[in-house]
Amino acid sequence: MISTLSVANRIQDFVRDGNINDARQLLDQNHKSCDTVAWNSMITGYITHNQMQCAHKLFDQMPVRDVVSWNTMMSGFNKTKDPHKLYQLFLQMNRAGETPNQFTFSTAISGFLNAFDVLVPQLHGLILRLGLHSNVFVGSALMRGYTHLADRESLQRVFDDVVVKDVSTWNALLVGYMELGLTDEAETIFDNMPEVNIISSTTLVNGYIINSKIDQARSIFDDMLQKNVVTWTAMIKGYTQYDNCIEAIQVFILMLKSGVCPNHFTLSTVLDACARCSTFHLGNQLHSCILKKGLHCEVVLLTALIDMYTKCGDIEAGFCVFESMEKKNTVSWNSVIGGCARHGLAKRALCEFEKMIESGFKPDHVTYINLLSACVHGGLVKEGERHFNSMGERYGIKPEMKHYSCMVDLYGKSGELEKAEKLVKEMPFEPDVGVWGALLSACGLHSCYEPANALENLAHDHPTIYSMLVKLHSEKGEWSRAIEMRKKMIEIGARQQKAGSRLDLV
DNA sequence: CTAGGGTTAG
Repeated sequence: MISTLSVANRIQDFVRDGNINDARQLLDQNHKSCDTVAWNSMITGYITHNQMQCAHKLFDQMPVRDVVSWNTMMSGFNKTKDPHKLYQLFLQMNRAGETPNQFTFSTAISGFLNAFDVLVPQLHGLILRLGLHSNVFVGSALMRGYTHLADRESLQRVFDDVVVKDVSTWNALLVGYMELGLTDEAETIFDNMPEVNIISSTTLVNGYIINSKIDQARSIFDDMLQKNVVTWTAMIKGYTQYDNCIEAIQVFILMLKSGVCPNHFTLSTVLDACARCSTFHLGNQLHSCILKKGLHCEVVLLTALIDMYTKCGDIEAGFCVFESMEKKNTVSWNSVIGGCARHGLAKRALCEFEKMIESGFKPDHVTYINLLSACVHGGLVKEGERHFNSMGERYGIKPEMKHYSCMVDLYGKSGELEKAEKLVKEMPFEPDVGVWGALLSACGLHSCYEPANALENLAHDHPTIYSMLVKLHSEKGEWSRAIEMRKKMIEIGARQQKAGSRLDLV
């Protein structure tokens, strides 16, 4: 006869060794005599091996649930990023009369972020009542919550309430201040921390980046004695984000020289840099790197790869990567449809869209921007119109400014200027540069000046609009007005956008 | 047996 304690222990041993089936068999054999710890261990086993359904089923079947059972299940839904299921479980737990503990709150709060941010103050109230506010885990979860809510005072108060702070508590405060845009305060906090680690410094670097202070980020970055893959990736991303892709790639090369190995986060970022400055050579080499490292299952990474290929001119390679993907998501589909649009393959874009729907993916607003811009390139007015009109009722996607400017462009390029103008008048927002630009370029294309005249006083601060007006006036032979426009452009320091083509960097 | 910081794509 085996004691129940040893059943729990043996289940844990099996789980540690990855023998999940043996663990289950043991549980089933001792079904009647098992204690809750054994059941909980089995649930933990399923969760660590990414078998959430099995875990849930077992949770429903177990005879007695304790607070650990609930917490474990909640941590599973946290791991699978399922805030709604997590919330339901939290409610169920309370209904079942189980009192939440510090584990419950730290898991629940972090799982609720982005979905139920508004619950944070209420949970905080509950935490105070249960006297759990001095726990470090609960504290950092709450701090992240208040950061999301942009509530600086509560952030600080929660921090103060954590009596015995550790480095993570301080780091959470750093993140908070940085995300609230308080870079000076964050720097002061950093300087006064009793202990810092690589995460603290990386938080500082990233904080300066998200606050558009790239040079300060670089200065901290350069002073760091130890940098890991996260630090390097943050810096590369910073340069990429502000369109200094050459520097981004150079930092990447420094990273390789320093001996730190890039991961899928790094590679996605560098591919984005390659895409933005058409650095095909490096992008292509990174593809080999991905295959060698066995990263071909990373959806985000492969999507970045598709985007790089299509933006560097190799649409076929883009298709090839896309077809090879075992798992896809909406973004992957969008990027292939966008690739078709850029390459003028309008029919193919429509076709990929149909396939996307057939495969059960839900389009979003980007899908429609890409689809409509494909229609613009292919002059497919009817199809564009059809999709523009149906996106709301079929998928609940409200047309945004970008969709309107695509439609204006579509009508404009195919000579239907009245329809274009009508749409501009009817649209539910104040038209932006994109929309006016599309209309003006249509005027230029079809030598139609009527709508253009009305746009003259809207040209302020928009170099594109100025240059288009100059072009239109010149075409019409109205030289004095063209010159006047040029003068204005010089006055406000507007320059024509520089065109660029491929750059070979490495 | 259960919990927390910094990095990725359209």
